[in-house]
Amino acid sequence: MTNIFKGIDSGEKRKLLKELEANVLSFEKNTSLLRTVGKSNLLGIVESGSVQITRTDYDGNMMIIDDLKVGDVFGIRFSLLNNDEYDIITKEDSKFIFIDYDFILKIDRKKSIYYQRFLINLLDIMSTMVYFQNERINILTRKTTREKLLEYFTNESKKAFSKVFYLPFNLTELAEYLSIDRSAMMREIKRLKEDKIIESSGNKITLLN
Amino acid sequence: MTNIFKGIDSGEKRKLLKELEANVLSFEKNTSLLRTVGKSNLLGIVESGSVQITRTDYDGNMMIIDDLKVGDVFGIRFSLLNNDEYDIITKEDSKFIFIDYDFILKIDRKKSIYYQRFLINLLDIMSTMVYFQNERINILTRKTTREKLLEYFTNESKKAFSKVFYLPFNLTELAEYLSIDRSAMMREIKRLKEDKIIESSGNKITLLN
DNA sequence: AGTGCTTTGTTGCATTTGCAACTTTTTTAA
DNA sequence: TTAAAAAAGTTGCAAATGCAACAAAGCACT
Repeated sequence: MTNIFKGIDSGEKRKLLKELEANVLSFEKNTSLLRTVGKSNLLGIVESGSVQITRTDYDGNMMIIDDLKVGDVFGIRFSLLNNDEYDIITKEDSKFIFIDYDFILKIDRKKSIYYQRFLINLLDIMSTMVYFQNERINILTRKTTREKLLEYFTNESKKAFSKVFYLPFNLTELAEYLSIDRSAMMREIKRLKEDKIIESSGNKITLLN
Repeated sequence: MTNIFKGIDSGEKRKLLKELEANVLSFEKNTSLLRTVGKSNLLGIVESGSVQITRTDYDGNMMIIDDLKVGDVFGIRFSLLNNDEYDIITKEDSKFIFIDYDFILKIDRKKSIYYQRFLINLLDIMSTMVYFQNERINILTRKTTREKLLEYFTNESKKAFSKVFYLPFNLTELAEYLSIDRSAMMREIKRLKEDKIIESSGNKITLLN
């Protein structure tokens, strides 16, 4: 994923942030950013450290939805933060830049060339997000576990330009990504192997035919 | 949704499109744009007419995924067009603007103020897309029909600032949006009424409690 | 090498779901 | 206004799924 300050050196970055009236805030490890970002229209950027987007369901089970690293963006327009179950929590001491999203969209002739660069980087990040979200929706809208798995495997196979590819995460995480029960997923993977549709060992998958 | 040319008058629009090396193409009713957009990195904009994004599954059942109107954008980065099952088909004689997406991202000091306006509009469109996609993913990742319905209803209720609200589409379309079987959805809606969790008649829904 | 923690793999079972096949109601268009 | 098409509403049933509760394997840390 593109870093939002790609192509902008630190001196220019400082000027740009001033122009955008950005705020830089630091948070200790294990702090919730929800009160800061909340239902505001702020764009948050991870400047140092890292955060996790979490979801705690009504039974109290907490799961990690996303891991954000330096340069990643978050906020109500980009993450799932407008839902009570979601939270955003620092994993370590971290620093963030906050910019009013409406302010970004307010055009001003005096903005520097770096503003344009910033816009383009943000656009690139957003279109990548849209792309991956579309991909996931295309999988989640499949009715059966088998269809979800096969759609996912086919996508990965295409990306790898090969019938053989490696899962980018473990099987527990795969079940979460596909939003299916892990044991039901294991059962279906076994069936796919029995039916000679795939081969698998560890995180190596081979699509047959 | 923001029109991509918002704030740009037709004279300036022409200049901008020239700068962006845009192509304007017309297509007759019921024509597939897949060969034109295909796996390219083109950004398509509906200039006149309308198109539908469709999905035909392996059993041959065709369904409409999205309806695009004048000013809407499409392309591999924004729609589901990188999957064989999806197609994009004109509903009437239509005209489109195609711009190389990489070209949009290539910065050039000579670009006019309208280029910036265009970028901002595009950014606004994309962030809206991300927002709605997040919302849908948040629903689709629920395990049961009941949870999906309640999550959806809660969202709509919040948007309407009221326990009473109207579905923006019919029940058949709602089932498609939630990606659940229509009859199973009807059954669950009936149960939600029996359990006094909702009231409903037609497309009017009331959340109780 | 041993301890605890995470991940993988498995199974039985109750429940939920999708599917097919209807009828009834509503909407649309001739 | 009436015929046709679309949407809503129902139901039985087989199949798929989630859940709980395990055991086994892998890994990480001392």
